[in-house]
Amino acid sequence: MRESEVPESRPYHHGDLRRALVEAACRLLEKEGAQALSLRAVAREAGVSPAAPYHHFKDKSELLDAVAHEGWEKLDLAFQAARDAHTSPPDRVRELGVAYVCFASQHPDLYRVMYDCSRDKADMPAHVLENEESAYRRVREVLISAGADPSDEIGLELATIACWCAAHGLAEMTSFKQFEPLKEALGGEEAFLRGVLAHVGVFAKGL
Amino acid sequence: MRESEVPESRPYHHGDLRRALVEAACRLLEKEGAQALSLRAVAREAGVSPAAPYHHFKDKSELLDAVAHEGWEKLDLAFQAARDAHTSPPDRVRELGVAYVCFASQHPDLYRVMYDCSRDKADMPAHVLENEESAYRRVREVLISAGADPSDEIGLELATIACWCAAHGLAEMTSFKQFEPLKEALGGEEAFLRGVLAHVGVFAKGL
DNA sequence: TGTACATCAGTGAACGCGCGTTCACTGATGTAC
DNA sequence: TGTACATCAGTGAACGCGCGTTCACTGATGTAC
Repeated sequence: MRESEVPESRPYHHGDLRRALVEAACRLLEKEGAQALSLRAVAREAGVSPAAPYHHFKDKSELLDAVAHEGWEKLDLAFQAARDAHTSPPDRVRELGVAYVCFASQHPDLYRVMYDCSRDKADMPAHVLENEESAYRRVREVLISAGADPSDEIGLELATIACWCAAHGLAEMTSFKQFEPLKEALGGEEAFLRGVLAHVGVFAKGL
Repeated sequence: MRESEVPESRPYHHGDLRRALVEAACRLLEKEGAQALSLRAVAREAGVSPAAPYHHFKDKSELLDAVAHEGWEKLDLAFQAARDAHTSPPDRVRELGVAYVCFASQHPDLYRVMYDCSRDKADMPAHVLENEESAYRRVREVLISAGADPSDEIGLELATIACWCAAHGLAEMTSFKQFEPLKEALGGEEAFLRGVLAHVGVFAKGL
């Protein structure tokens, strides 16, 4: 009834607060970093009372899980772009690796939340594994098309894991000061990433 | 004077509280995990008042740095053992990688503190770089003795970084549930680690 | 179409907690004479 | 060897803080009749 008295405020019911909270969390990660990501801060950022999130998440860790999930979906978009930009399977896989590390480099705090969620559960991030378009599957297929023995299940798996480990390690280390001269010498971060990944399994050109 | 009245308590002056605090922190990491590592908890574990640490550390982060430093020194001991157990340079380097990941696997929370300290400063851990016996130097030398072009400074550096990234990535992922069947199939964690590392640069047998 | 009522999605105040850090203090130690 | 005194390394109480979570509540919405 008295709507006109508070015209600038949002309506009482939000519409999709769950989504708004996840987005607020991402914004906060970019602005303030991972250690500023408290439930209260997220509610504040979303313009809502500290108790409101409890209508959408059981507790803080459930919100964090949702943020991580959002992160993996964003990474998936980067993957799709990398896929569409190249045709040969080996190129595609190499660029998948570059896209992975670039994503982590551009959103370091989001990436940290994503990985902390996985590590705390000792559980691999679902998005990298699940669907047929997953990075894991893709690497596996390129290994085979490049001549790996398709019946050597264990060998394939080890090689795939090695690629992934290198990508994750590089993602966490690419911001180290000490690499800056090398990046400059190579003409940018992407060239540096390509250079490092070239020493790992299927990321390497000729396998 | 009244010493006999409190015979079980430590003397008022501790002797080496700084060291005792670092050791208490390590104990706490093993028992309670990384997120339980508060300054107060460390003081409690060391049997000392919450204010006592401030006579030895400027603030919490300085204590954390000391814990990380202790961690890198412990890792160095593991490196020495790996070195002494093998003679051929390639074997040595491969076992350096295995020792690295095993250490992280056995002390996951300490490893986390070590790496968080590095990452927050965007600064590589000094112990891996500094002295002549460092892992970095060792990998570099093996690369050369295995036929790498010693004048290709950039190539050498990229290959070394790749090894290190893979080791760090694997260190953080080896506890994932999904790898357990594979570990069993291979007959243990070390075999698994060797299998993965075999796909990365100088860790690979024939380079 | 209008009304009664259950349900939903917010509010804001309050809870207890453990934290990092500071403070004035005191007991123990080492040094000068 | 003994004494005065500065310095060092502890104590324990207190500070303010932001946190996660709970609670009784209320405004808005949707449904049954």
